[in-house]
Formats: sequence, C-alpha cells, structure tokens
Amino acid sequence: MSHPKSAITKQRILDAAARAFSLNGYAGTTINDIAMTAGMQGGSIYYYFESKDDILQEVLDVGITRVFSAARLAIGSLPASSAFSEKLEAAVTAHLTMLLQQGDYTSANIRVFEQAPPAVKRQNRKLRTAYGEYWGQLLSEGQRSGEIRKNVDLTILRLMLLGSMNWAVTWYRSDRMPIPELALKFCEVVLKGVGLSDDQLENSSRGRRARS
Amino acid sequence: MSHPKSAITKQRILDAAARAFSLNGYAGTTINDIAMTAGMQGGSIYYYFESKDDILQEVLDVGITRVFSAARLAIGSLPASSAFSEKLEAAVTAHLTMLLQQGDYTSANIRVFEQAPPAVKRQNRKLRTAYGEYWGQLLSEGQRSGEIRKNVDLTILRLMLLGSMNWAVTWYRSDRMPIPELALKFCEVVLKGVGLSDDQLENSSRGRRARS
DNA sequence: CCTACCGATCGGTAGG
DNA sequence: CCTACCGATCGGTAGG
Repeated sequence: MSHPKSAITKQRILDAAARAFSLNGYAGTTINDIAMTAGMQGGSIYYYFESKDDILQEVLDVGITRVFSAARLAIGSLPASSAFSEKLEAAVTAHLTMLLQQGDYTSANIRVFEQAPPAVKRQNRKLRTAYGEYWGQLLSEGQRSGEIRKNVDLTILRLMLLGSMNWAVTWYRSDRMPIPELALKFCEVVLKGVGLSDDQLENSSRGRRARS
Repeated sequence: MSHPKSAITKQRILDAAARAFSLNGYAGTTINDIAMTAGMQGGSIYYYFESKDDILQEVLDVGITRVFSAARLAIGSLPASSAFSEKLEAAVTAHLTMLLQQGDYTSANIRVFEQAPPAVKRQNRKLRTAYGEYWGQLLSEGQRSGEIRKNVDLTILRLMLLGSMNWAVTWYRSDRMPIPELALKFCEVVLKGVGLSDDQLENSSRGRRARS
C-alpha cells in the first residue's frame, strides 16, 4: 500500500506544524497546538515523532525540497534552447509560488530557520546549500552565455534575488497581483535595472553635474 | 540630570532584550535570559517594564526609529543638488549599517516582528509605514528627475530593495566585504540591472531566437 | 492513538 | 532592586 493510514496521519501532523510554525514561530508553537489542529491529543504526537525538534526538522527539510523540485521542474519543462531570461522567469515564478501560495512548508523555512536548534539547522543547511548552488549554476550559465554582464558579482546577485523573493512572504497579498506578474516584475528589475542606460544618463545628468 | 541611573539600567535591559530576541525569537527568549544578561534577577525586570510585551514593543520601536534616523541623516548630509543615485547609495549604506553592524534593535525587527502579539505589531507598524513612505518619496524623486525610468513600478521596486537588504541579515559576514562596498553593489544591480542593454541583446540573441 | 501525569520552566506578583 | 513564590503551561513519558 502506498498510503498506509499512519503515513497520512503523519502528513496531517506535518501540515499542522508547518502552518503553526510559520504563524507563531518555533518556541511560540506548542505540541498541543499542532495536535489539536491535527485532531488528536498532545501526547499522541509522540506516537509519530520523537520530539518537537524532529517535527521541525521534517517541516524545514520538506520545505526546501519542495521549492527545489518546483524550480527544477519549471526550468526542466522549458526547451533546452531557451534564453537565460526565460529560465530565470520560470525559476522565480516557481520559487514565489511555493513561498506565497503553496507553501506553509516553504514559508516556515523563511520564518523559523534562524531560531531552530543548531542540530536542526545543520542538517537543513545541506539542502539549502544545494538549492543555493542550483541558483548559482543558473546564473553562471547566464553569465557564460553573455546575458549577464561579465563584471557582475554572481554571489551578491543570487543573495539579492533570493532575498527579495523571500522577503515577499512578509508583504505579498494575493488579491493585489497574481504571482506570474510579480515574478515578471522581479526579473525586469534585476535584468534591466530601473535606471537609464549609460548614454541616456550622459545627457540627462550633464546639467546637474555642472551645477555641483 | 539627563541620565538618571534608572534610565541607564533600562537601556541595559533593552540592549539585552534586543540581542536575545534577535538570536532566539520572542517566545524563545525568557525574562530570565534578559535579566541575567542585564545583571539582575528575573523578577526585577518588572520594576522597569510592565510586561514582556512592553519590552518587545520598545525594542521594535527603537529599531525602526534608529534606522529611519540613520537614513535621514545620511541623505541630509549630502548637498541638496546630489543626484538620485548618490542619495540612494547613502540610504542603502545607512540601512545596511544599522541592520548589520550597529543593530540588535534593527535586526530584532527583521526577525521577530512577525511573531509579535497583534497589539505590539499594530503600534510598530505605524513607524514602519512612515519609514516605507520615506523610501517611497526617495524613489519618487528619482523617477521625477528622470533617473528612474517612468514605467517602473515603484512599490515593487521599494519592496524588492528593502527585502534584499533585510534578508542580508541572514547571510552577511563582516569579514567578507565591508558594508559600503556591499551597498554599492546593491545599488548597481538595482540601477543598472545585470543584463545587457537592449541593443546589445538584439545582437547577441538573434542566433538563439532563430533556432527555437 | 488516549488518559493521566511528571518535572521543569514560564511570566508575573507580593512584600520588602 | 532581591526573595520567595503563584498559577499556568510546556515537552515529554508510562501504561494501556
């Protein structure tokens, strides 16, 4: 049987935990909170998990795994000859979707990782590193193909991009803008910048420079 | 007297609380943790503060006030005729400095605001809104002066910029790059983008497009 | 999975 | 500011 009853119940507990961690933080979530939402008594949780840390570990690991898979799937569905900008847009859309609408597991990562016990962080960090390297490769490709300028610091770029996406979990409201549209705007800012091109700048700022 | 002893002690408690909240989250920080660091017994905290929420409120409010003042001071120190790009760099440097090296109060904001009790959030949000509007005005100026393209969505730009800065609290290590250098890179990415300009793109991608 | 409970710790208070 | 303590709650366990 691919879905024994106990596995389903375990899922229910993890779902409840992911949501609670994401809303109230780690220490702010009690075993009883999780148990109530999952429809059982507090003590019963320990039939499925060894400890509260154990639950947190699984929530965090599942969260990274899901966003990683979503990004890989999105890029993998594109024709191999796609431009970097298309791959970027696909990855940004996937990341934002997991974070903002699919994702108690992913948003729990954003919100409680820093407060997790050291052992939990250490394990989860392996997955995070792999995901970060995946983004690093994507950007490297873009630079090799010439679509990212040669003198751009890819580490900073990656951290800025992931940072601005992750922070969206604190302000995004689904009624104001659909995620694909948001993803497109993110990509435009990063790729084209918001300033004028150098020659446009040359003209418009001459007066101001002369004055100072 | 401008610094009565009790005010100094109160400061010591707030300093200890800001650091503890930033490291361990709100629920993860106990009154005793704070008291020990501040050099007193747990119960004594209540001679200075009404409740744990009260301490949190002050830490969060001070954090926003400080980063706001730092940004205003940095921009205010520039000649009035300064270009938008210079003002932006000054503000980014100020924000990052408060967040990454001066700032348990500011980083506590990043890390525990979401888990604060509703009443605390409500009050702190007023300061946050004012600070956000200050950034909005700065960007508006830049767009009016022509240094930001007319078709850029300033709300998204502001949220991306602040988001990528705030997220730096999770990865920045002072031994790898000084803050002014980091600030400059942030500004470059945002203003110039990382891609080629349109006409450069026109040439380099022609072959790729024909293939697909 | 539940019942019943433990040892520890928490935020907060009384009285000085 | 300290001492001494409260009521409540916490993560976790034993036994079924």
